[in-house]
Amino acid sequence: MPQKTQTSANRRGKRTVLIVDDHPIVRQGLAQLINQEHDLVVCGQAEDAHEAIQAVRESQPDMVIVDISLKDTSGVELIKDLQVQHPNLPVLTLSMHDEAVYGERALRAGARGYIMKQEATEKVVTAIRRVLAGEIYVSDGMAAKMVSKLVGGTGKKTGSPVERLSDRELEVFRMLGEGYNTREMAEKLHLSVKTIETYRAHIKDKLALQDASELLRSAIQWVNTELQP
Amino acid sequence: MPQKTQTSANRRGKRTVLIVDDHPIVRQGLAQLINQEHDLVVCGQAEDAHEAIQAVRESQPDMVIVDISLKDTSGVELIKDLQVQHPNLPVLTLSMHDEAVYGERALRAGARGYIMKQEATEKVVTAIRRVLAGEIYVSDGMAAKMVSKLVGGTGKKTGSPVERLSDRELEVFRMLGEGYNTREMAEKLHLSVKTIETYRAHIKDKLALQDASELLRSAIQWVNTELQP
DNA sequence: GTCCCTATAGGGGAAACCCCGATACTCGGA
DNA sequence: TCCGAGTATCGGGGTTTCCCCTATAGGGAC
Repeated sequence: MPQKTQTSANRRGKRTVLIVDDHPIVRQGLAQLINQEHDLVVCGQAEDAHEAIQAVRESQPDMVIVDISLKDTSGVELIKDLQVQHPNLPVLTLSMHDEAVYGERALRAGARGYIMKQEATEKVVTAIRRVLAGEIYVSDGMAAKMVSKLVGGTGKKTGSPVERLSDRELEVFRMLGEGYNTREMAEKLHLSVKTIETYRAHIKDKLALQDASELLRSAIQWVNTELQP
Repeated sequence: MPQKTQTSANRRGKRTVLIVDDHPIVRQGLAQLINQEHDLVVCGQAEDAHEAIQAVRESQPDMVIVDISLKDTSGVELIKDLQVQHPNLPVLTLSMHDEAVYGERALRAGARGYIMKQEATEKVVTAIRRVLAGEIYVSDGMAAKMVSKLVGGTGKKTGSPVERLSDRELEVFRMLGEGYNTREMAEKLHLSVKTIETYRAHIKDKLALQDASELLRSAIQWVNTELQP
């Protein structure tokens, strides 16, 4: 059951925030952090996606803070749902996971910001204000990464950057995700190991990936999402 | 740097608690929860193992609350260290991970309790009191599981072969799945690259994996299933 | 014709991987 | 009590992979 932690009498002129997190302790810490700001107030809490949808309807918050890993639906799904039902409601994603894994997904789903629980509390408040002001908040590192990804895409947005791979490159990418290593791919495709290495390098460039393990993770993830879209 | 959140003037007759967690928000929530109890007070906070050791020495707490997943060393290693240096200092493990994976390891390392962040705040307070009273606190489900394990003995192979990994090995396995490479893990754990390589070899043996890429895939998959069970 | 993309491949150094072995410490059984 | 098994920690040295640079040849684009 969504709880009201503040009566409307307290909200005079304050911006209202709804907290969605399945850890009571985190909710408590966040609530205290927000309520001690003079112009912010927590108008409700929820611990899963269902409660969250309900709480948004009831308390009409100015923004929502959503944890990525919830119990029932994932936070990403919740963000998508909220986006459909309340397109103008800004969402800040709060997560303990590395932004590299979920950051882009969260933003793609419609979130207006992503911040990790490891961050200092002041940064969390900053993120909240930025999102309330209609801006986007991400860490500097993540912003740089997304920019370079866009630049690499030559401005044209063709959906997933995977589509920019050539046929051979895509083939190598898929086999990577299916678990083949370089030598196995070379044999299977009757090519030199060196050629496969070149393809890997091109894929890394086009997808703006750092090193081999990031490439492999990306490939595995892509293969998995391709199987069940 | 460990912070003192209460002066000793406030501690009159109160039991003191040290909080070790790398998430500022969680520390804040936990501290508030504890400080609003009439007979408990937070005497310090730390965000990694090194700070924790130092803070224990300085603030001499009556008990410590340790998060399992810290930045440098894992919480399990910290618990072992604390156990050696302060055998009578009770430790409560607080974790977002399922108790099935880390609960037994934490207790084996010397913790006197294990509670998940998903639990209601009242349960957290209960756990703190139980541990302070010299008792052991685990969830009912975990208690039942451990009893049946004792009674059932070696009857059946319980769960995945991942449970056969040692603490260090599991740590490396998890970090592998989270995308760290060998060098990064060595730095993060303050170990030699060679040691990490040995752990990888042991993991490969225990899980009967062929080569490095199979190991990496397996680790990625395990981490993903841990996140969304 | 020149430029860019793609497919193919090599050289060479750095890093990772992998099979050995080694030391030290703990803990449970013979 | 000693011994072996398991764990934690590291090194040597050979093999493989990674990664940056370069290169050739064909096909479109302008």
